[in-house]
Amino acid sequence: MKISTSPSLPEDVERLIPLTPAVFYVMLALSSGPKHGYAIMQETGILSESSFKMGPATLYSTIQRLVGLDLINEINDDTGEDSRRRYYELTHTGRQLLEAEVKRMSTIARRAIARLVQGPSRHRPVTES
Amino acid sequence: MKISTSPSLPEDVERLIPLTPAVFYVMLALSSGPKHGYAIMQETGILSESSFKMGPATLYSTIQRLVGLDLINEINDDTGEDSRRRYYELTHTGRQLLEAEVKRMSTIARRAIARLVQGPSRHRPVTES
DNA sequence: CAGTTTATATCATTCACGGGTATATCTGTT
DNA sequence: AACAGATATACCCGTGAATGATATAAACTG
Repeated sequence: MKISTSPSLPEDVERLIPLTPAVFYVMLALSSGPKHGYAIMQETGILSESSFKMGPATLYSTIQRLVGLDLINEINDDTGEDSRRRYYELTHTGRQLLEAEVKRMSTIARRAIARLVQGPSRHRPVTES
Repeated sequence: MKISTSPSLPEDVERLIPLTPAVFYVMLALSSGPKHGYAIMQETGILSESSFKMGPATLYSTIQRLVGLDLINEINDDTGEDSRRRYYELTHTGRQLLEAEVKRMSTIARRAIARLVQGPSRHRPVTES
């Protein structure tokens, strides 16, 4: 049975799940609206509570890859801001992918907690809730 | 429900967070009790709802690494079972690490959902500077 | 005992990631 | 205007986790 409520993702995109930390945090940073690279890097530090620190190399290579995969777009809202800044936004597919990944994380975290509170002794196979 | 009050993991272990998918799923499979490699591989497929398929190469190289990091132990409960099987269990540190990672996932998933339901429209940065 | 499944092992390759560094542009101060 | 320092992007290159493919052998099935 299908769990996903969102429309099905292209197969090659779905294969990215589980997302790598760099990909996940970049997309999550963009989920609240367009941002430029440096802002993404900063927000990632905040969102992860410093458990994931991303340097420039990882940041920009990840951005390139995501653009190539059509998961994020570069946009040019030249509102006279800092001309160095290059802004990015999630594409529709990108948002869907992020949603799917968050669902996976949510589900697996819930299950993991159930297992962990129970202690290591129970040998019971996993049955669906 | 609180899982653990005292994370206080060794610094080199804490750096493993976020865990790679292979490491995470291997440890999660072991969280319900000792298992041999093949069983870990099978349970991973179930736990991830096939979103993560682990081949033998990934499985056994990951196991080796985790043993070296003292996150899992090989145990020999020679209960006259299949003599090929090599059983592994989480160490105390391993369990702590898994708990910490699950907490991280839980927290970030909750935050992500909050952002996603709100939609991309909020063009305003996060209380910047 | 043949044939299949179970179980572990290893090689060679790929590719994401990260440290470090370079370069360009903006902002604030005097 | 000149300078310092922060902001912002770019890229080289090494490392190592992950993977596909393949090999080997022990255990069951009939």
